[in-house]
Amino acid sequence: MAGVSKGAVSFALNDRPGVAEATRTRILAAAAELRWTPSHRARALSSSRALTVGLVVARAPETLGADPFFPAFIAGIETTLAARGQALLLQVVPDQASERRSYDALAANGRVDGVFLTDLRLDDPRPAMLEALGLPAVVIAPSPLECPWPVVATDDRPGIAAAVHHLVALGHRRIAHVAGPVEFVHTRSRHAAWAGALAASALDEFSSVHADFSAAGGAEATVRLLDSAAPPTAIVYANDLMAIAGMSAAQTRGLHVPDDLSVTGFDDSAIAGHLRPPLTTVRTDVVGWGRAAAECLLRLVDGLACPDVTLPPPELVLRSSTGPPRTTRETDSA
Amino acid sequence: MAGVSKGAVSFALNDRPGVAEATRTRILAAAAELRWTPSHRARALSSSRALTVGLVVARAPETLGADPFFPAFIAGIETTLAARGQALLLQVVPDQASERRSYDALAANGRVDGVFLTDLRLDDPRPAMLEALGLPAVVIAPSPLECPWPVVATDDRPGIAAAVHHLVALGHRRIAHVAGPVEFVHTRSRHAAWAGALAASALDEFSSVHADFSAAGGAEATVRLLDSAAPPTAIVYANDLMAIAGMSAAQTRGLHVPDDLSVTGFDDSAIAGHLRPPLTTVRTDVVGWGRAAAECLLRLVDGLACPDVTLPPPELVLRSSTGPPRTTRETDSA
DNA sequence: TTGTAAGCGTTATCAA
DNA sequence: TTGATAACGCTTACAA
Repeated sequence: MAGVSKGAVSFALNDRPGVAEATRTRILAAAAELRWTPSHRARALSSSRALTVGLVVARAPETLGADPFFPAFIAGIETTLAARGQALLLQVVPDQASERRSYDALAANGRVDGVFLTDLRLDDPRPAMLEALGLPAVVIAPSPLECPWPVVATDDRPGIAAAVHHLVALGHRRIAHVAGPVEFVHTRSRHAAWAGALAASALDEFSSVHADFSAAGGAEATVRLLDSAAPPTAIVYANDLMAIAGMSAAQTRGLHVPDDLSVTGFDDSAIAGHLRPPLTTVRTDVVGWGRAAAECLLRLVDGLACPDVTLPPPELVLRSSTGPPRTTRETDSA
Repeated sequence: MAGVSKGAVSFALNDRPGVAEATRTRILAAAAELRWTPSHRARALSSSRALTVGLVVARAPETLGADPFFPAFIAGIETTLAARGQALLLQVVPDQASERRSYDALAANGRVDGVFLTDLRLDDPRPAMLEALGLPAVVIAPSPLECPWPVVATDDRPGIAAAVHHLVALGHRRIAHVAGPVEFVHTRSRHAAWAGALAASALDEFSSVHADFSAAGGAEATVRLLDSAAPPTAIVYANDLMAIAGMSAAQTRGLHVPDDLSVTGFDDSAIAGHLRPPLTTVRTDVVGWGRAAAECLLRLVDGLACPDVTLPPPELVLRSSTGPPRTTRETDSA
C-alpha cells in the first residue's frame, strides 16, 4: 500500500536509520490505516528472540494465595515489561524437581529470553544450571552474592534489625524469632539480622524456631516458644501471616498483646493495619523490586551490562502490637 | 541422525499416524540423544497458533497482593496449561482503558490464542469487543449469562445464602451486607443472594453498603453501619479482607464478636481460621475454578465445543465469629 | 509409509 | 535510500 518492500517496512517500524523520513511516515500511515501490526510470532522466529521472560514459582497452588510477595512482585515486573512490549510467562509448579524441568523446557523451547530466580535456597543449583543452559537470569535475593548472574537485592536485615532495636528500646530482653524454612537464603538472612541485632544490644541470642510461613506453622511455633522454660516477651516473625496467627494464638492463651507479648511481622500486608492490635511490621517495596528486576533482566537479555542492584532498605512500620513488657523491672535485674 | 526427513520427524513428535512404529522410536531416540526439542517459535509461526493464553488483570499493582483470588486462580490455570505444553501470558494493567488496549494488542500481535475474562462488570463491553477482534475468550462469572463466549461459573449465591440462613437460625434479624464495588457482576450476585435469603426468611431487606474490597473500605463501611439508627447484629461481607477489618473496627468500638456483632467473610483466606475470633466464611474452590476455565479455553481454542460450566457451589465454613445475638429476645419481639 | 517442497511473516544481507 | 532474496525451524500438502 505504501508502494515499498517488506524490508523498508521492517526498517520503518523499528525506527531504524536508512529510510527516508517521507517514506517512513508514508509506511506508518499505511500501517495505521490497514490496522496492521507486526506478527509477534514471525518476529520472534526471525530475530531468534522470544520477547518474553519467565518466572517459575515452585509452590503448592493452594498456598500461593497466602503470600503477598508474588502478586506485588509480578505487578512490578509487568509495569516494566509492558512498556517495552515484552511479556511475562508464568509457571506454577508443585516442587523443585518440576521446577528444574520447567527451566529445562523453557530453555530448550526458546520460549523465554531469560528468567527470574526467586526464593533462592542455600547452595541453590539453579544459577549454575541456568548458566549451563545458557539461559540468562536475574537473581532475587536479600543481598549480593557470588553468582554467575546479576543479583537484584532488597536487604531485609535493616528491617529486622530495626524491629529488634525497637523492642530492645521498649525494654525487652527475651526476644525470640519465628523464621521461615531453613533452606531459603532469606530465612538465613533474617535470622542472622535478628541474632546480629541482639548481639549489637549486648543480648545473648535467644530462642528461635523454624516454621513454614503458614498461619498454622506460625501459631504452632508461637505455642512452642511460649511453652518453653524461658518464654519470650517479644517475637519477631519472618512474615505477617505467621505473626498474625501467632498473635491470635497468644491471645487465645489469655496473653495480652503487647503487654504480655510484643509481636512484629514482615511484609506489611493489606490487613496488617486493621487487626487487634494493629501489627507492627516491616515494609519492603516489592513492586519496586519487581520493576528493578525486570529492568535488569531486559538489559541482560539485550547483552547490556547489568551490575548488581541493591534497593532501598525496608522500613519498620510502628503500630500497636509492640509495647513495653509488663515485667520490665524483673527482666532488667535478671 | 535417524536418517529421515523433517516431515517424518514432525509427524513422529506430534504422535500423528502415518509413521511406522519402528521409525518413530528411532526418531524419538535420536531426538533424546541430541537433546533436541522442537522450537516453540517456529512451531507457533508455522501452525499460526501462539500456544499461549492470556490473562489481563486490571488492578492497581499495590492492591493485587491483597486479593487471594488471583494467585489461586492462576495456579489452577497453570496446572491445566502445563500438562498441555501451553503457557500463560499475564498482564497487569492499572485501569480499564489500558485493559482494552491490552486485549487489542494481544489480538493484533497474535501473542495469545485466547483469553480469560475475569471481574466481569455490568454491561461489560469486553465480550463483544473480543468477539469483534476474533479472539476466543472464556468468561469467569458467578452464573451463566447471555454472552458470545462460554461461561465458567462458580455460583457464590448459595454460599452467601447459607451465611444468612445460619445467622437467621442463630436468631439474627438485623443482618447487614458490606458489598464490593457496584460495577461488578459478582457484587450484584452476592448482594442479590443476601437480599434473597433475607426475603426467604420473611425478613425485610436490611441496610447494605458498597465498599471497595479493601481493609480500609471494610472498616469504614462497618462504622457507617454501626452508627446508623438501627445497627445490625450481624454483617455479611463480600470478602474476608473487609470482614477482618470490620471485625477489628467493631472490637475497637468495644463490641464483642460474636455476642454484639456476628461477622461472616468470603474467600476463606489463609488467615481466616487464625484470627480472634476465627472467621466464619465462605470457601470456594478457586484453584478448581482456574483449572476448569483453562480446560474450557483450550477446548475453545482447538475449535471444540465448550458448553457453559457450573462448578460445585461454595461451602460455608463455620467458625466462631458468628453466634446468637445478645439481644435475641428484643429483636424477636421487634 | 516416507520424502519433497511450499508456506508462515518477519529480520538481515546484499545489490541496485 | 531502496528492493530482492535468503534465512529462521517448524507444519503440512502432495508426490513418490
